[in-house]
Amino acid sequence: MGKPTVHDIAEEAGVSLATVDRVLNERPGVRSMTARRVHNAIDKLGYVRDVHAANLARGRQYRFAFVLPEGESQFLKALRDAIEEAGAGLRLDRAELETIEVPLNDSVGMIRALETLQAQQIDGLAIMANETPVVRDMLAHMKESGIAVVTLVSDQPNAERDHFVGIDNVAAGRTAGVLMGRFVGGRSGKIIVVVNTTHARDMVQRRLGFDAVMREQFPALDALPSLEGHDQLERTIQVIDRSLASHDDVVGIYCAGAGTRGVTKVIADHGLADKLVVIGHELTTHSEQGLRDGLLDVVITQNVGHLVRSATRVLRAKCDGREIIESQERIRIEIVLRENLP
Amino acid sequence: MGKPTVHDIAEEAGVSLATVDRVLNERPGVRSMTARRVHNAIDKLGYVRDVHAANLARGRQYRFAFVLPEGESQFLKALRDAIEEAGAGLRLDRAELETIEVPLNDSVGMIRALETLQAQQIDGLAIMANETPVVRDMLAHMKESGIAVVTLVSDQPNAERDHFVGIDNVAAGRTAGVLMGRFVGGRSGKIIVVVNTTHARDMVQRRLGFDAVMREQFPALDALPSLEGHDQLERTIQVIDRSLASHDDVVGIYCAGAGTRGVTKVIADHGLADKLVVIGHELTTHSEQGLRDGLLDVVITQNVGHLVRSATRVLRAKCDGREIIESQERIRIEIVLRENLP
DNA sequence: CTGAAAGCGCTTACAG
DNA sequence: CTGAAAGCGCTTACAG
Repeated sequence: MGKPTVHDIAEEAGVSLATVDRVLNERPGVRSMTARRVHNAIDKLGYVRDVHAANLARGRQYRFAFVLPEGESQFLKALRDAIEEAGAGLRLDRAELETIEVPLNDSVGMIRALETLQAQQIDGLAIMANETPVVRDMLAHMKESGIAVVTLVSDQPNAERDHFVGIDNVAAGRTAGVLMGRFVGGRSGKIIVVVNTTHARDMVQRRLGFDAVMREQFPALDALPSLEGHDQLERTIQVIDRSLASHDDVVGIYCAGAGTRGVTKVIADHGLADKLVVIGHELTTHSEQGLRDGLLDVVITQNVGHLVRSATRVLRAKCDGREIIESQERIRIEIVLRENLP
Repeated sequence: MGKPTVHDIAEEAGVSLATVDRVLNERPGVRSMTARRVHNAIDKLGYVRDVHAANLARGRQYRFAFVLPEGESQFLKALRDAIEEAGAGLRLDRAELETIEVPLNDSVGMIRALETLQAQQIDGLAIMANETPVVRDMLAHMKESGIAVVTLVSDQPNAERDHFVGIDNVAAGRTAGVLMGRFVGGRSGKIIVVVNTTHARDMVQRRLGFDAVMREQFPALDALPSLEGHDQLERTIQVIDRSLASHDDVVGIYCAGAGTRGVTKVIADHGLADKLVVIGHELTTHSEQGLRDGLLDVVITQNVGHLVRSATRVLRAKCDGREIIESQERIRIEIVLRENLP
């Protein structure tokens, strides 16, 4: 006999298909004695349900929304593209992905966006946003109304999300730190640290990890206070230029968030490629070119395709009440040099 | 209207379901005029077939075999585990994975194994083996009999495989080279290079890439001729010990293949962890521990889970006559430090 | 609380 | 060369 089906269960338990189905999907209206018989049959035959057939039968269509910050950063662009690409591939898998962009720190916009999604009765939400009470409360609401929720890229540990899809940013900062220390190669001096804003949770964590490694392993290096670029090219360039001017012993630059374009511009303009070790985050067409041109030495990154696929896998599992395979959903901290560019 | 189905196509083309199906699956017995009408309908309605429904209907069961070299290396073990794990997950996806182990360089065993698989009419084969005329010819035979074939980990560029699933080993060697040069930090000296055998294609390529980088970027470093460990712990330790004894300016060890256990043993026994830069390949429980203990500085790796899933995805696509998404099937060269261990 | 029947989107003998 | 009908494994109204 092949794999057992609902028919086999029904026969074994001496009930009808409908009853088997009710038990399988935990729908009410089954006497506990009957349910017990069905469960026994399931255990005895080792039944596992064919999800595809189930979805086919119920005409199930999963609707997942991705809420992202508005912005022209290359990473966000790549993420949006990945969502679109995954969406195209998933249409046949009965999942429909939608992307909504909300301006950074626009609470009203965020509330409106999430309320709309809730009204639309989406099945799952993947959200990348700064941690605020508004977001926290809204997520609790969404969860209550039965929507699966995962946080993306930047976690909200205090919100009732089902799962976080992204890297451990403290570890990412540590990784950057070790590579910085090693690549600097025994010299002593200062490290310029650039972030877009010191308020974002992931930035804070990366800085934390970076500093810890500097302290523990490379006391000869001195990581300067974070410079804020605020996602603006000119501003980023300006703050770095100023910092370079006031320190004559800078040996490296760590760009912990968006702002890589500003950094590479400075490096190129001042011909510093061979003098400084430069480490950035997120592999994009731009940072990839930076690696090729030698303007960047290392890029620490997380694969946007994996992020999106993991998010949809997790959301789908939550919708189906299935367990996720933790090991498969762990997003890797990837290290990219010119030599191992994909 | 939702997505068009075979019913819509049948109606639009004015034919029966059976005819639509014949056209869809390119089965014979349809007048070209009729086929043309069906194709027009497909184009007009933008039909794309529901693979899951199709598989359900035909009770399709994909049978894929993985042929691997026999051996107790941690990497092979991890790979076997990954196959088993993927197999369990895929049972519901109507794919069945089987692993066959053939002793290295046992041509007769290889022929027998492949002939058996061919007789069993498997749907697809993923093979990891050294490049030999025997293998090349057998793969041609298998392909001819309609079996999809991918090479795994170590390519056979001259065989008629459908696809290679694995990393670019020249690039992997280059990556190791750059990290070695950078981590050594300006010192000059010799690098010990360990391989299991100089005959395997992937070893040759890694060595090639490593040497190229040494030559181009780190002229102060001198990579010694490859030591062969032949997958034997004692032997590996012996050759490294001997090499260390005869060179007093060794600054690093590059283990390009199996043999990491021997290398870490030597490092630990002689207390060389802080003196030498040690780079190995393939993340396993052992090399992971080596990283944690500081006995290894870097591990270059390819994710075995990705390898197996990519192989099955590609085989399935080939069986269905579908195109693969190249970008999704590219296996990354991963760099692992203690800090970004998964 | 339980079951018989129809249907999801596709394929497969079988008949003509 | 073409079509009507049954079936893959599951779910869903509808009846009882």
